Amino acid sequence: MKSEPDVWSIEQQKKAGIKGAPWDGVRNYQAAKNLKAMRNGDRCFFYHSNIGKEIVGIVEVVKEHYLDKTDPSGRFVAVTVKFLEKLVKPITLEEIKKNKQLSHLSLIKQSRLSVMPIDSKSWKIINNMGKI
DNA sequence: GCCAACGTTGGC
DNA sequence: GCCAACGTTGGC
Repeated sequence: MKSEPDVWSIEQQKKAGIKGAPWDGVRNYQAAKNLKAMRNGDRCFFYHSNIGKEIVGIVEVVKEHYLDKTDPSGRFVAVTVKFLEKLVKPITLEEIKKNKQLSHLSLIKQSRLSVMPIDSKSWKIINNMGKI
């Protein structure tokens, strides 16, 4: 899940605590489809776009998709996620690009997509990178 | 600040 | 239903 940190950052997510906060404002059908596929307990990487351009932490879905209250059209959905942890070492887009095992990720192929799936193998690779 | 990629809108 | 024009995102 991608967010511009001057709009919504991992620090703000952390402050939102265990109740979490809505991930709203998504106005793209592909991203909305990905939101709808999320289930309670699913974990997501939190990526800072534009500023930092790095994965900074992990959040967990605590409420599955519902109508996005910030969307007047009623077409788009939000989910609620709670802060789980910050990566010891943020993983930059540059590092992800360098790793050939991660070259299939939407993060690289579809830079404009704000919510995207990740396979478990890639998840493990990045998770391990973030612990060093 | 620029621009590529891509999504949306609206005229036809 | 097509496509040109336009708007937005996000990396560089």
